[in-house]
Amino acid sequence: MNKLERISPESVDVDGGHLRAFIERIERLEEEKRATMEDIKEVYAEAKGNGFDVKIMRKVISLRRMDRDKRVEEETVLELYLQALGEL
Amino acid sequence: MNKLERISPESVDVDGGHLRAFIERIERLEEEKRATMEDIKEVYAEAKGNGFDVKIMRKVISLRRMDRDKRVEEETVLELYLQALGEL
Amino acid sequence: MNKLERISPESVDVDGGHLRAFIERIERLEEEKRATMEDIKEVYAEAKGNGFDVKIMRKVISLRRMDRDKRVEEETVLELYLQALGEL
Amino acid sequence: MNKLERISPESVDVDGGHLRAFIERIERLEEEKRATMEDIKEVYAEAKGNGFDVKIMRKVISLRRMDRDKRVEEETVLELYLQALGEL
DNA sequence: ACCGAAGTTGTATCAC
DNA sequence: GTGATACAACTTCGGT
Repeated sequence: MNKLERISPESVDVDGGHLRAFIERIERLEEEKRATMEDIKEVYAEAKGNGFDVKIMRKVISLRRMDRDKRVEEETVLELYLQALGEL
Repeated sequence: MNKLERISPESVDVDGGHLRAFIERIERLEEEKRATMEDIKEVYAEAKGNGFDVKIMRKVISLRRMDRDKRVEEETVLELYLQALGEL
Repeated sequence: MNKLERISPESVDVDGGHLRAFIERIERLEEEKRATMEDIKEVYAEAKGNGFDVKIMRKVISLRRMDRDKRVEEETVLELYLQALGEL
Repeated sequence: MNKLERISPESVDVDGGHLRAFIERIERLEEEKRATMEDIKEVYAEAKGNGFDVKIMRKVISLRRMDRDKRVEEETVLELYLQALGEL
C-alpha cells in the first residue's frame, strides 16, 4: 500500500469528472450572479446621474424587500398554525 | 538587521497589557451573551413543557422582530429624506 | 386539561396570556443579548481606535475559545474517568 | 397619504415616475440575482446528494476564484507595462 | 447522530 | 480610509 492510498482511503475514489462538472456549473452560475450585480451597480450609477440619492434608494429598496420577506414569513406562520391544528 | 526585525517591524511594539485588557473585556461580554442564550433556551424548553410549539413560537418572535426592524428602517429613511430636503 | 380534551376543535383553546408571557420573556432576553452584542462591537471599535487590528483580535479570541472548549472537554473526560475509578 | 408623503409635498419635485422606474429595474435585477443564488444552492444540494462534501467544494471554488482574480490582476499589470512601453 | 433551517460571525463591497 | 451594507461561511437548534 503506498502513501496516497493510506490517506483517507474512503475518499480516494472520488469521481473527479463528476465533481468537476458540479464545480463548473457553480462557477458558471457565480459568473452570472456577478454580471447581474454589475448591472445593478450600473442602474444605481445611472440613477445617480439623473440626480437621485443612491443612499435613499437603497433604503427604500431594503424596506420594500423587508415587506416582501414579512409577507412570506406570515404565510409560513399561517401554514404552521394550520398544521398544528390538524395535528390536534 | 536580523530576521525578527525584518518581520513587520511596525507591529513589534504592541502594548500587550493594553491588548490583553481589550481581549478580556470582550471575553467577559461573550460569556455574558452565552449565559443569556442559555436562558433563552430554557424558556423555550419550559414553554414546550407547557404544550406550546417551539417552532411556531420562533416564527412568531421572528415576525415581531421583523416588525421592529421595519419600524427602525422607516425612521431611518425618514431621516434621510429630511436630510435630503435640507440640502435642496 | 389533558390531550384528549384538546382534540375537538371547539376546545382549541390556546392560552394566549400564557403564551404571551413566554414570548415576552424571550424577547426581553433577546434584547439583553442584543445589547451585549452591541457592547462587544463597541469594545472592538475602541480597540481599533487604539490602533489594534480587529481581524487579528477576532482570531486570537477564537483560538482562545477553542482552547477553552478543548480544556473543558478534557476536564469532562477526566471526571468521567475519576467517577469510573471510584466505582471500581 | 402615508407618513412620508406628508412632508412638504409642494416643494419636493422628485420625479416619482422616473424614480419608480429605476427602483423597479433594480428590483427586477435583484430578483434575478436571488434566483441565481437559489440555483447555486440547488447545485450544492445535488452535489451533496451525490456524496460530495459541500464545505470542501466551497473551498475549492474559493481557491479557483482567487487564482482567477490573481491572473486577471497580473494581466492588468502586464497591460499597463505594455502600454507604458508603447508610450516610450 | 444527522438533517434542514435559522441565526451568528467574519469578510468584502460600496458610498462618502 | 472609514462606517455601513450585503454576502459567504460556519454554528446552533429543534426535530427525526
